[in-house]
Amino acid sequence: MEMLDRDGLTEREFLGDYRAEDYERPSVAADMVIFTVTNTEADSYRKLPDKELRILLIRRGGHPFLGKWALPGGFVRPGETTEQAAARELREETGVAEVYLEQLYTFSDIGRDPRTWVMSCSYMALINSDQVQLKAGDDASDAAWFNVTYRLLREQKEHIQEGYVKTLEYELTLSSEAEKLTAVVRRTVMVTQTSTKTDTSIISNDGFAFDHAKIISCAIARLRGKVNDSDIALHLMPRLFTLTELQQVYEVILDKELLKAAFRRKVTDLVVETDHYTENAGHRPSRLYRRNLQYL
Amino acid sequence: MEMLDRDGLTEREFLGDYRAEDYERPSVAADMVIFTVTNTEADSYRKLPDKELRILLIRRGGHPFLGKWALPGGFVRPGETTEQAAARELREETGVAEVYLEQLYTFSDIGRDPRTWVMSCSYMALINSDQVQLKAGDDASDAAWFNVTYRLLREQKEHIQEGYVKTLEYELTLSSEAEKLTAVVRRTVMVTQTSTKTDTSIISNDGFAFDHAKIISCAIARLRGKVNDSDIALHLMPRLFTLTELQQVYEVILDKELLKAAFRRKVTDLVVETDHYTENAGHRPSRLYRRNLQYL
DNA sequence: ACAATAGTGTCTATCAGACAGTATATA
DNA sequence: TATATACTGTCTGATAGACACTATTGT
Repeated sequence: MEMLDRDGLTEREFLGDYRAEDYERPSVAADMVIFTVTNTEADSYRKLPDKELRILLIRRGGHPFLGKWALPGGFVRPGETTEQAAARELREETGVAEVYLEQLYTFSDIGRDPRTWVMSCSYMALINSDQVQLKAGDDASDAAWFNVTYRLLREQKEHIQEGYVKTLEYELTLSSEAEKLTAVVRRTVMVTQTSTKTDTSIISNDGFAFDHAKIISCAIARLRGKVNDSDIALHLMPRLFTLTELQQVYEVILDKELLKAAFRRKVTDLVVETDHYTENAGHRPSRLYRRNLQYL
Repeated sequence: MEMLDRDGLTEREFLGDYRAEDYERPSVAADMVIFTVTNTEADSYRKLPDKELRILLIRRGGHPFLGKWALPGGFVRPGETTEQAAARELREETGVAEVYLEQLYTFSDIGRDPRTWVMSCSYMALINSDQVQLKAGDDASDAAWFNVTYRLLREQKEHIQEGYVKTLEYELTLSSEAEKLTAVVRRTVMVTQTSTKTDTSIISNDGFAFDHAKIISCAIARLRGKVNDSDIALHLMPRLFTLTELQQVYEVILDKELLKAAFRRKVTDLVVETDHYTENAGHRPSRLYRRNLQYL
């Protein structure tokens, strides 16, 4: 009992006749915001090193945006999912396979790629410094880790008919040893009685390729949003870590200082204590913890 | 000072030479999970009506999945964003323009559409019963509102080398006056020391076209997740509503009973009281509230 | 001894869960 | 007056913020 459509075709017949080329199609790229945390140099033998949140960028070697910095990524190929494409790019760029990978958002603004119609399905990856093999930045100068800063610059609220428009402007700064990129991203939230519309646009852009400043700001927002109610930050930690290190990672993600006692209470369920301690630190040793896999 | 690439081309020359047709491209569809809340019939003149969470589905009039029920949606056209495509579909199907619209996830599993390579960029829309003009379901029987149930059926945890695999199976049931669709969606979370991978797959599917059962379950999960820490549910309310009605909407979304006193404390900042009251209810009148736009 | 960090105890304010109690229009 | 809902008060336990206090190593 085959079902027939309006033209009297079975599904098999219909699929045989189907011509995919009749419709214009976009290219779809998978772009990745790869986060990691690294230590800075310690000032003295006693002081602990600070943590920095870093993102991997690749310098464009061809048009468009020649010389600008772009997220690792590439076109999704036939026969693979966007996630597989993202994982493939990640492996190619960093040599890392086992990581936390999360789809962020699909960007499809017209003209975001001057070549042709390209959408970007963006992903966020969290890797710990143990895993990174410095594959980026050693063989060529076309890839580099950038230190991230993301701060609210301006906040504005305008009242309109039956609602209001709120405008938030964030400054995104990425700095490597050699370069410093800056962009300002404006998030506009229009609230009316029945709808809430959010629009994100790049106000200024110094050094980023495509709309990648927007994608990065989306990733940071997601990371900040999830840090407090998941164990996501633990993917940025090495196998063994101190609670102070974990707190530093939270602080560098949230760009905010946290109280030690409260922080320790909060994360007790996310970690498991080990019998190992730090050594030769110039002060009291610290117990080492590992991620509690039983969480949730 | 034009920059030249490896082939000595300026950006203008490069773009002129760029041949988009060299690469195979996917089609991209924008599919929408449109939620609304409706009243059921009241048992007696005294009793308040119950609330039901509903989703709009469209019966497939052609191959593939002829006769099955699909989410409203369609291919993204050149010159429009996925969001514009979603908004266009929403307008076409329901006549509604001003609504809450949120991108959910981009599904790209191979073979999810038997015709050709198609990704689905999915959106969630929340509209209130005031806005719905019954445009769906009146002119033809090809669109209908389905009552939603989404319940955890089975939960399993398996311990593996350096981690565990957690399996959650949810039963999704959509019922209209005429039909009842059921699917079981399995969410597998694999947790290891360095990674957390989540996979969602359809275990059984009775009546849904494509992978739309998966998209719907993603939408419900998102809705449930956001209800408690945003004013998102207020987009499902008419202009004026009672706090009991709002509570019913929370309850039907979360599939859980809530305590009245605690609920009222929780939502006080999300609403503004008016001087209007319900009338002829067969019992004490209730104060009517409206959404507090100043929230956040 | 001292610098620097490790780690704990506890007070307080806030908030959700729980439940009982009072209030009020309409058939 | 009975019914069903509207709405409030308050006890409790859990939790976050705040801050002070003790503990311990390496030089």
